[in-house]
Amino acid sequence: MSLDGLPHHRGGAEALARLLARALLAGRWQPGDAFPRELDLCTHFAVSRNQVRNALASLTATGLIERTAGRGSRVREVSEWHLLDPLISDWMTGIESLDPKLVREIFAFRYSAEPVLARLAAQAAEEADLERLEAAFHGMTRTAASPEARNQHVEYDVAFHDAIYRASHNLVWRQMGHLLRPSIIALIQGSQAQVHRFHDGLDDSLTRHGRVLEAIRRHAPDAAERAAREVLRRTAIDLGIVTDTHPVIASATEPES
Amino acid sequence: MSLDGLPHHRGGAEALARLLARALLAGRWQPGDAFPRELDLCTHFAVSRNQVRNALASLTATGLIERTAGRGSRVREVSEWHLLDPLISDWMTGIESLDPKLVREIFAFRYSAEPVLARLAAQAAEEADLERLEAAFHGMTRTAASPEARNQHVEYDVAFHDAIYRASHNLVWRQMGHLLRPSIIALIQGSQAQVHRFHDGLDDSLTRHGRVLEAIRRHAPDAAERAAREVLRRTAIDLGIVTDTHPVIASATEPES
DNA sequence: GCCTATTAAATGTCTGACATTTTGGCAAGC
DNA sequence: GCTTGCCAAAATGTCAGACATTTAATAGGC
Repeated sequence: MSLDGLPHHRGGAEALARLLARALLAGRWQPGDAFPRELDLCTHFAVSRNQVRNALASLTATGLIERTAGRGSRVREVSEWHLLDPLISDWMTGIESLDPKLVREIFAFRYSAEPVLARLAAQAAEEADLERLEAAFHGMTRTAASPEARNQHVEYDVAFHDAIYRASHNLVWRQMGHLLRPSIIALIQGSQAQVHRFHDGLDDSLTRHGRVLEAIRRHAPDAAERAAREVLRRTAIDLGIVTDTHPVIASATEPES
Repeated sequence: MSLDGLPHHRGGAEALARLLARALLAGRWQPGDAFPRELDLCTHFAVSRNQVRNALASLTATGLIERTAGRGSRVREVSEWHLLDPLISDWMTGIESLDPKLVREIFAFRYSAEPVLARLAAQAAEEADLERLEAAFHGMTRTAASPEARNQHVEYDVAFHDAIYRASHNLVWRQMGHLLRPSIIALIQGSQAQVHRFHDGLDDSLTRHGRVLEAIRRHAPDAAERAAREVLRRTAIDLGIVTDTHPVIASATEPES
């Protein structure tokens, strides 16, 4: 596989790794293909072998490629990629068209996890957490009216969810929030792409977010859990995953013995 | 901070990284402390600067340390560690003295997440999942009697939890299960280190696991959620995080308005 | 035809020198 | 006395070249 078409780059090994990684994520090479040799990369990008080796080390660390002495470098199967690795999350930022199947998977995770997370936040939130939440919510209400401030609105929305992850005061949950951040951005952008949200849906979304904030401020775990589930239900509607009348996500009904 | 007490090592940069990482995870240095310089590491371990640099590159990639030209290397805050990185998961395997603070954090996550996970598993489990669960549970009961089969018992216990993660049939949860696997091993080993477990605690643990399996087989989400919480309560007791009479983990009681 | 020794190619490793960044000290000047 | 500027020391970052090791292919001998 040649290197034709790849742009030149500025900066050190990190920039080179990012460039190559995005080419891989975009499908420039297929799994199993041979990856260019070190020396070819050196000449093509006009960098030292050290830079190339550092960049390739990042690619192997994230499971994108596999290197063996004497044989060369090969692209690994997609299932082997460490999709939750912070490096990959970073490289993914700015990629718009996510796989719909992936969207459903990630949303299903959030739908099961974030209500519990909101419960934790209601139990553990401190003053600084409440301030972050309120700042984000205030920003959301401010930018809700004007459709031209859509990007800002998304940012505040993401900040709101991130603040909940942080308010849990648990290391692992915070990591999850960090790792899922790009996916959450994609989900929110996808949900806002629906036109009908800008007529009546946005107000509804705002009130549901507000109820979460209020429950966390009151330190009411049960209420926070319910409110968070309502927020995600709204998102599901906007994403087209469920309709108001026909929920696809399994409900709480249960066939006890 | 000196290097006294650290064992020598065999093998390449990976082994050195593992050694240093385990020392970090065990709390040998505090966040903010200065990490030994490259040349000191070279002389102490009698390896080339290349090996040291490769090892330190892994430590920075996982967020354990932070390096700046001219200033040296410093230990980062625990909240900055990429606890879900496969490398860290790998380094955690077989570690005996995990930082107690870290144990609490990971356990707190599992205590909040796995009940919901069990609920998902009860909804989505298929035949293959049930077979995995039953095989693991059967192995646990078989190896429970003889204390010399402790390692096998741990393996079956881990397999049981892993099977639950898989049964959720969600991509993100499965990745979580894979990443948390070493931590779960460490937690289980830690819980079994308590002597009293081998008198009456082990039977109790077995019955609680059995209730989870039964609920999942009946596709009863609520029961599965309750049963999973009971399993973790047992683990908490064995870990010494809570006592039977004085739970430290926040309960479900709630001061609604 | 099969096994083996050789060779070529690619990644891995070592070494020494040099570059860059940070920090602290020291001294001149206001 | 305080600031400013410069220089030197220390630590990490980078480079270039040679060499080692692994892998795969290939030619040769039986």
